[in-house]
Amino acid sequence: MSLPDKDANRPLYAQVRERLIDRIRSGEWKPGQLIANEFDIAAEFGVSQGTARKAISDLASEGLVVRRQGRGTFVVEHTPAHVLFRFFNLFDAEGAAVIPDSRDCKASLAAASSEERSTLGLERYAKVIRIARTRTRNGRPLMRETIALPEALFPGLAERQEIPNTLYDLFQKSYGVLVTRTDDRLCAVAADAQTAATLGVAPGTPLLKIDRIAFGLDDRPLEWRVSHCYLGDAHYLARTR
Amino acid sequence: MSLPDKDANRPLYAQVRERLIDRIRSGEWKPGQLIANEFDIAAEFGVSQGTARKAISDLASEGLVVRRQGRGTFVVEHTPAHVLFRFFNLFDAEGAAVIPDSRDCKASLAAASSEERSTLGLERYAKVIRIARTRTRNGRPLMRETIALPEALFPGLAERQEIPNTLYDLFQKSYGVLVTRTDDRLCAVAADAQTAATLGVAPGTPLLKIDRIAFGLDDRPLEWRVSHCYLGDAHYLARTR
DNA sequence: CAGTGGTCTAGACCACGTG
DNA sequence: ACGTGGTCTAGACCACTGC
Repeated sequence: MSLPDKDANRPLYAQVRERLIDRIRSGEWKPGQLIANEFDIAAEFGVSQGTARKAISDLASEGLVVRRQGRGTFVVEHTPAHVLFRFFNLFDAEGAAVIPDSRDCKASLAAASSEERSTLGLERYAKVIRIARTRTRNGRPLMRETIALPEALFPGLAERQEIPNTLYDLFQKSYGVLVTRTDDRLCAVAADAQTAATLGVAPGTPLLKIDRIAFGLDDRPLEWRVSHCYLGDAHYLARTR
Repeated sequence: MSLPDKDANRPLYAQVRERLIDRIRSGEWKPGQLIANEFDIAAEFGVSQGTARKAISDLASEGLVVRRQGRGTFVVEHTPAHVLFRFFNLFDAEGAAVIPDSRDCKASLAAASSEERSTLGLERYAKVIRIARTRTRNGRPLMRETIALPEALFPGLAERQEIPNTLYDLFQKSYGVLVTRTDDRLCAVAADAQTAATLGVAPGTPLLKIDRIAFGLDDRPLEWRVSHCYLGDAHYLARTR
């Protein structure tokens, strides 16, 4: 196999990179799996090992694969621990990660609202799966979360008996959907009556609202998640660079 | 000139990279300045152009230099616009950057509190410059900000008549200090009486508190900044790649 | 036009993990 | 011992910029 001539003006390493992404997206290379080595990829596409190396290195810096010297290159896997490390940004006063549990999790299927359609980039009449849950820390309510997912991407998810704590792990293992990046919009809001009751605080208590959109391999929205958090001594950490 | 033999076991490109950082830190290469090209750097350190290239590319991906094809490689410059783009994370409902002004800016010199010492990594009896200011958007108060800076890094700053709006620009232009990354800790708090009065809101109004530590080239803290924001329809955007 | 960074090659050897 | 990724070299040509 070799590269098509059509993209002749684009760098070879970029073309190789996209072909490798296709393999991950199609499931030919599954999460956690060892992929072909640099020399085999180079030979297959008819480029030098250095060019194949750059393609793979770019994927590694994008977080799609993990390179391990002496062992090989592996498709990134969303183990619960990995998700927590990568996309979970809550830490306590000592700087330790806050790891929440889930409670009272409910899922349902519904026609997407106009807001859901525009946020998730859906067509009219598209359906969404809505999940609402309370997340706890040491048994105390930490946040109230509502999640909207395109039904087309996650068929049958609403009917599952058990919704796991680490959703991104489920997305990948059961639906082959990889979360590659997230945009979190943060602001402070006053707790409304219902949220206050759920979290066990007085109405009007300041809460951190996290409005997240998660994106997949093709950079299209996969999930819209709104969390209202009563953090106590914890905080959300945003690192720039 | 060539590399010392002592670091013989560390990669050449890493050694070259650090020597280049030294030049930026020492002021030999100033912000905005064109640095030597790949071939000259390679010749100077006795490595191949590819190795010099990797050292420079690493600096570029760290954001310390900017490469411009056909022109050369330049040390990053903290123009007001650049700082706003890079370290300012507030956006309005339409996704446009919120650009605040400063008002009622006051600076003073004081002995560092124990909290300031531990946050900024200072010795006992070290002095800090404290800055307090109100930041506005379209003439309305947006946030109240208090800033602590090690006096050793910014001598005489407290005595300046004018404190500019974009501090990181001043740090670099007047003190040769480059901010390379920031850690923001975010939480929601209720406005106390004084902050509420300053921001023109009712006491108890939920505010977004941003507790930031800014780091320099050597990864040591340069600034501790705490902002209390009444954002209105705006939000803080945190992107996770 | 000359000079820069960007891409690409075809080799070489090293460091690491596993059998 | 073997295969992997990691480093390094010495060349080549292309694309862009400014004079």
